[in-house]
Amino acid sequence: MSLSLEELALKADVSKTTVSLVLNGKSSIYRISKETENRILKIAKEHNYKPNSIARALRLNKSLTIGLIIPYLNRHFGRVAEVIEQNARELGYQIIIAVTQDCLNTEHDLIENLYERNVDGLILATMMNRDQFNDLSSKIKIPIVLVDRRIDGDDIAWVVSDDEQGTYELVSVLCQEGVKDIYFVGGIEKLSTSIDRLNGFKKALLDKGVECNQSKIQQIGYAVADGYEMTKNIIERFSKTPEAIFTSAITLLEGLLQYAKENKPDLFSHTRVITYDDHPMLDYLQPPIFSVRQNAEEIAKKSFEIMHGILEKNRSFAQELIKPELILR
Amino acid sequence: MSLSLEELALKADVSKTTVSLVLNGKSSIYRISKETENRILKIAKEHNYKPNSIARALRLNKSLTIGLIIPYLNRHFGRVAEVIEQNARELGYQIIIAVTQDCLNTEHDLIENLYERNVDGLILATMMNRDQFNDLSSKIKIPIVLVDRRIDGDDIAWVVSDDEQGTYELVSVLCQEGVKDIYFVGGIEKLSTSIDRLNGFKKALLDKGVECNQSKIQQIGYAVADGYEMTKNIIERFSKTPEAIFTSAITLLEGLLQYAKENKPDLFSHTRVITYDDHPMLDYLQPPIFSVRQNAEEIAKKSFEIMHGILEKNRSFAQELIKPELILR
DNA sequence: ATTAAAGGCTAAATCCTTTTAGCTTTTAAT
DNA sequence: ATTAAAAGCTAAAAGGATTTAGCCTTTAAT
Repeated sequence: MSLSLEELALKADVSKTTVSLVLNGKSSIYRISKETENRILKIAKEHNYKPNSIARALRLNKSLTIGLIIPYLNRHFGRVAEVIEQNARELGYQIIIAVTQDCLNTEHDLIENLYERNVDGLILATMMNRDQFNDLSSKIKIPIVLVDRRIDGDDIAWVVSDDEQGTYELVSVLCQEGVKDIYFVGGIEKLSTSIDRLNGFKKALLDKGVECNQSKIQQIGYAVADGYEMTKNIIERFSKTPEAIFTSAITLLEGLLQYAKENKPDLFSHTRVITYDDHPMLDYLQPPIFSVRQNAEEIAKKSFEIMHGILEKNRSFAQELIKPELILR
Repeated sequence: MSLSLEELALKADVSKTTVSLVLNGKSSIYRISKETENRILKIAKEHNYKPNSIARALRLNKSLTIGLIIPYLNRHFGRVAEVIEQNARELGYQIIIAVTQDCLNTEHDLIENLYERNVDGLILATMMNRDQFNDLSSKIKIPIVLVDRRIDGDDIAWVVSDDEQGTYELVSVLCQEGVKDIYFVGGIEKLSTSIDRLNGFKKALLDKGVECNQSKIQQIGYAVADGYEMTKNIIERFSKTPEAIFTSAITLLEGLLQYAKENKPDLFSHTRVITYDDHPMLDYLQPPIFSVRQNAEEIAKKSFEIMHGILEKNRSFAQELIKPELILR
């Protein structure tokens, strides 16, 4: 490692207090003379002094480190993580990343773990419900910003896509084309993403005067296999080939594609498929699949911004709905 | 945070030394009586004592933290990062992640930054050449494991896909089908991934008696736009429609697809396309695109294993070529 | 010539853990 | 009854930065 404060002090022939004060810009408050100040600054620069971050963290009780806990590092969360890291870095923070694989127990362990490791804050794509979150909040005395999945509450900070509106708009497009028979392939039922997307779906049908049949709604989970399963159910359980299917995540679409390839190669000649989440490869599928693109960059940017505001600008919590974009092919 | 050692000591009516010794399993070495030991353990458990990791890091000069520096958190590196994190967590390490966007200067800054932040080791998908790496190594006194991109050298630890072999096998398949006119769409020329893939490509042609024309080889970069550009060059520069194109990364394939969609919709009726990197959506493109799937999980596992071996088991560097898998559709 | 104020700097405490060297008490050996 | 060894524990230093309280010197004011 580099020199310590003490070694610098020796070279500058002052106490380490003086060196510390100068390097922290407190020369004038403590009336360190210009001459001494310049001498110290020069020596520090010459030796490329960097304060030991661990010692600093211990003394200041501030590690300049943010924990990021997400279910996977897939395309969406990978991009979110990437942009959070870039934003954080510019302001001197580091990101410690951990993945839950959508397991609630893992999530709890990770939160505890990162908290004990003295992160200054947590950005969290959570599976918790309100009660679990409140329990946690009372134990954990660092700011938490929820990302991608929200929990209702007046004092909970979150940044999520406007899932309801996005789904509403996408499904409305189909309805306007006269499609009347749309199936909902959903994810983990209790998550806000699922709730909001389902609400958007229902609202679109209602507004466009399409009957919403509960039997056309399934919510098993967000895994590829779940998408396969739900597609299978739809194809095999109903005699009539569906007019349209909405998958509420790209993984579910993958499951649908897999099922179609294996068991129903002509699915697309009878059935329109639309999906939440976009993917560049969708451009090359035939027929085109309409989608809703989440603005991962904006989600990331805002969530770190809120965290930073709480940590350094004395701001309180904030909530942001990020507008997604319709991709009609 | 939780209690400190000192507070525990007070409750147990012993010195903090004793508490520390007991909790670190050194009771017998220091002849702490069973009775005292049990009392301390009980109190520690009751209060759910967790040592302050920052203080520990300061004293031990060991942060239990590994820096992971990669170009992007895309599908491949996202998966690598995810698995590294899981493996690291099981052994008590945390991962600090940072992305370079394939910018060498950023990479240098990040390495310096993480080093100053006292990570115990670095896992690195580097853009450096041998000289740059040697320079770095002399300054940085922590272990470095290269991942995904290697640098030749007897004492450099790395884990990479067997890019040459993977490409060789994939291209050989086409050659065996009688294809004679194959174009190489490559990435950043100086990276080992590019060199190895190109070598595999050339070797396949040579072995199968196909002429290898330098004009059919392009290497601009790994971005989607680069793939677009190179495809454009191939289509527009040569009068004859190519029999086959090999893209050496999934991003380059995306660029190709984009160009084809916009300017050459019939590309696939004359031209076979094969690619390095796999993607599930490739299953649903027509016609099928053969690919080479890198084993991201194994790459991740091995790279952390080597790091851990160096840090805790006194092992020295190691090098691993991970076998990729041919996906013929 | 005092005294007060300003100028210029520093000793020491603090954050919390680990570890070395060593202190006191008890037991065993002669 | 000594003495040596063993048992059981602890004081203090170290790791590196920050910060409080205050020391000493010089200048200005009366």
